[in-house]
Amino acid sequence: MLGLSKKSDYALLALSYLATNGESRTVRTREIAERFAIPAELLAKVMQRLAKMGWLASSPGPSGGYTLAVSDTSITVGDVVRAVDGGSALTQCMHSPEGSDCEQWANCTIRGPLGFVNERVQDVLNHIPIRDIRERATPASAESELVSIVVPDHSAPAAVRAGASRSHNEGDTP
Amino acid sequence: MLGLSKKSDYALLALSYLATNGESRTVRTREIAERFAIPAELLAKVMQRLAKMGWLASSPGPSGGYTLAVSDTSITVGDVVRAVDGGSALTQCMHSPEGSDCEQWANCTIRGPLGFVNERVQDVLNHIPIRDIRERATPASAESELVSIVVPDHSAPAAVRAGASRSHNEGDTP
DNA sequence: CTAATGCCGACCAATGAGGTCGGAGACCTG
DNA sequence: CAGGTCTCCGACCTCATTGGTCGGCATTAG
Repeated sequence: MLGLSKKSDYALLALSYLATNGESRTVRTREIAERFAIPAELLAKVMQRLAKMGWLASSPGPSGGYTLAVSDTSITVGDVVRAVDGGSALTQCMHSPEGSDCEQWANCTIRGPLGFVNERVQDVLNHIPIRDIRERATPASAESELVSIVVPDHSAPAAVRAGASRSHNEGDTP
Repeated sequence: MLGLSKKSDYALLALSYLATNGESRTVRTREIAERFAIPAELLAKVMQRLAKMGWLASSPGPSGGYTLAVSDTSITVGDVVRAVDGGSALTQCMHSPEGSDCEQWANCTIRGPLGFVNERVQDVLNHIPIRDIRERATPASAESELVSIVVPDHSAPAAVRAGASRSHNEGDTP
């Protein structure tokens, strides 16, 4: 289907919400859930994983909640999707180093041609920091702000960005 | 999960195979299936849809098979995914004009911020023609191969070699 | 005619996504 | 100090979508 999963959606939503409305206060999961009308329990699970990643600081008890623990420019939607959805490679066997779990590595003719497509998509996702995902009423035509990526216009499919800069910033909390 | 479905994979594989090895001969489904070690029946189903899209010409009977009916630069992986996978919008309610079928339109906060991410991904996919998906033996660092597309017979200076100059001029195949 | 191919529909199975439940620790109140 | 309540936490469950299969029919070359 080629789409972000609900979990990724919620994670992105929550992170951007924290980046915007959670300046220096703890935000409860339920607040976010009600704000976006999404199931609170599922969001809770997502929040846990984000906290485990070191991106959120959690504090239990009443008046507890979550706080953004990192800069909103230091993590990208690629990071989030990868963390929440568990590996966002197009074909699963893409991330393993030598095909350790995929013994079809030799026969896997798919790896080559489709890996190229994968890299393009990953590239885009790795270049959108969560800061760029702000709540916006206007759905389209907001191109002006967030041109951090280099996608050309609609009819000239030239060189999307030759470098394929795989910037896996796998490091965690700064 | 953010990945192409198997069907899309197979479609892309088959199309690129036809673009490369099917110059002016009919290629049987089984040939492609065996080449890539994928289930023939499923590939057959995919091929039928591609044919119905007008991208493949089919001929039944012995010595029958498929032929690429369009230029390999005229369809993109976005087109293919959209056709085979059936609508590749992140959230389904994205394409409807005013949320006619999705009555959550008001609450749908996903539409705004996440639609932006969607558009970026779509953009990338819409800018990769199937010509760019060639079979490559070397998994990484095969950038140099990609350029082999339009290399003019003038002995190009060595400066041309690397990177990014993926030009899609080229008109149409008769 | 026969065989090989595409064509079409229905059918089955399993993976994984989406959603839910009961617990453990920490703040607040009396 | 003790109980209650609110929060996070982790395991569990269900079910829809996807991947895959099967059988039968139409068509055409030899």
